[in-house]
Amino acid sequence: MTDKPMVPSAGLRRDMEILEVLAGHGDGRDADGFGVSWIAQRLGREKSQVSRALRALELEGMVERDPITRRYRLGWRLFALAARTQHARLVQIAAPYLRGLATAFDEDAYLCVLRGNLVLTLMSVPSSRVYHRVWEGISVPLLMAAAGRSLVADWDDQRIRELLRATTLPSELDSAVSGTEEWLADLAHVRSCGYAVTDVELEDSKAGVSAPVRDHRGLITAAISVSVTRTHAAARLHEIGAAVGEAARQLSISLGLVPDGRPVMSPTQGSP
Amino acid sequence: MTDKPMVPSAGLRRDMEILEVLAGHGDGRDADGFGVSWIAQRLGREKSQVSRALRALELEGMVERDPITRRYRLGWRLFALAARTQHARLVQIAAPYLRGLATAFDEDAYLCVLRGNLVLTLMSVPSSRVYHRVWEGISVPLLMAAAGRSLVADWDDQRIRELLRATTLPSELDSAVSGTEEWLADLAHVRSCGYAVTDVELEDSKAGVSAPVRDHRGLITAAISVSVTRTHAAARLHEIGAAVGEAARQLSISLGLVPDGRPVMSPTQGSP
DNA sequence: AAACTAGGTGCAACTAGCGCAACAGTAGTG
DNA sequence: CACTACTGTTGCGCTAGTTGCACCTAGTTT
Repeated sequence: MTDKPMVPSAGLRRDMEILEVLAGHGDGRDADGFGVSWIAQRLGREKSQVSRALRALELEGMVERDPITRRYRLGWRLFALAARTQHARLVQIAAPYLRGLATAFDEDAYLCVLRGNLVLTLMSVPSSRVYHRVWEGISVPLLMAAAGRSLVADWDDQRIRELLRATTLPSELDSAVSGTEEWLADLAHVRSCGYAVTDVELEDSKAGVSAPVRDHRGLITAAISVSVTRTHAAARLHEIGAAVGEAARQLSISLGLVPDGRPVMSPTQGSP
Repeated sequence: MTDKPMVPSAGLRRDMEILEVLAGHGDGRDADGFGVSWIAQRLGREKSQVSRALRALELEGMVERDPITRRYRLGWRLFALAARTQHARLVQIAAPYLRGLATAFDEDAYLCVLRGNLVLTLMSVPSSRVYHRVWEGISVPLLMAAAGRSLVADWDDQRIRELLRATTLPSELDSAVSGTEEWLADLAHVRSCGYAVTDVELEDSKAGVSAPVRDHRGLITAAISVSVTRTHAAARLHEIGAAVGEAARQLSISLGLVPDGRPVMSPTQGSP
């Protein structure tokens, strides 16, 4: 009845909730950390509990405390661990490609991975635009991300249909997402041309292009995407698309993909 | 008996030990993760314990498991937490260093990041001078900023040449920018000495020094710069430069950079 | 001064997690 | 194939660690 704790995650979940609060929303002016009471209230937990948990986390270096304001923020240990993630390795290798795209077109460039049905942005290289929403570490629904089409390019139609059927979107964005058949056509375009073009999905950009990044086994592990805000001219979209596709292809090679070796599938593909 | 548990870190310490093992002991070929028994033996703990802990950690996304090899490695959540926070954290931790520099030399101190081909000032700490130009939130061309040289110190010569070729400057400032070879020499100076010296570029200061700030991955994410208005004596420039370099180095360590360790790859990394 | 608030502590009750041992998969070696 | 040698998961009694309340301490406001 009362579930036996199949998973011994009692304090762990609490600690993760705390870390999640300390990470803030990324966008917000969370500025200089958070106090014990604020966190406790936000989590609906006891102050004492949070206080002790934070001290333990501090002892481990997962959080650190400003000696004067006595507020907590994420600590060096977490960053050190994050740097050892395979994602960090990927970002490291991808960085020059993203920089190249961002400066070449003066648009924001992103590196994204698939996590469940969400798209997690690993890295964003801003253009010179004044406003730049920081997406790093943020997950958005697959259908709303420019990188979405590229990340699922290898899925079979069956699975795509399920995904499209299962996903419910905020109603105001519903019209922005194209129909099922269009999606399938878009995926075919990715497979043949190596890049995807997306119109009107993300909130702060009107369009975007993306391309899949493959690892040494030929599996899609990430996607590069570039937002396109300045012009809607189809020509420009496809010009950038081709560049993104080429960057993704070269990045894949850097990851160990044999240049011309056939992945699992995808019938026609003349290497550019 | 053993001291009362002032700190309730029971499972936390175990989890941290596990994460630390998964992070690999720095050396290379841990590659594709570790198995339960191996970790348990290495920690001197029960297999069962480690197994359950890992499942809990996986549920939280702190670790992830390769579906075929069934080995664990660090997970996306760590990366996401760090990525969302690193910007705010940079500003927070940098503040005292900037204040220290500003008061030590009574000059304006700045924290800058690279955005596209522009240098964006995130924070400025004024000296005691009456007139202080507020640069926060302002972007200036890379070539005109004192921090510019530091921010691109890791780029290879190829890209630097492209940058210098591509940038067109207001004609009246053209003479202020040194030639290509001088730029490359300046970058070599940054790499060897840890700070850059810039003459006559920004509008309201005659000279400036700057130094690159590296994050936990060893990548340059920001630069500290200090304007030098009071004297042109080269000796003073280099005195301040050394201080700025040292501040940037300590800031980098505060951000999680391992003091002497090699980032990931030292030599010229193959990339566009 | 009192009256806040934020953060930390002591302690008894209780529950979560430890460790042992048994179990279930997978893989070699002859 | 049974034989051994693994690695990873699970059941369960017992104990250690966490919980939540009430109570402090210290700083800030009225």
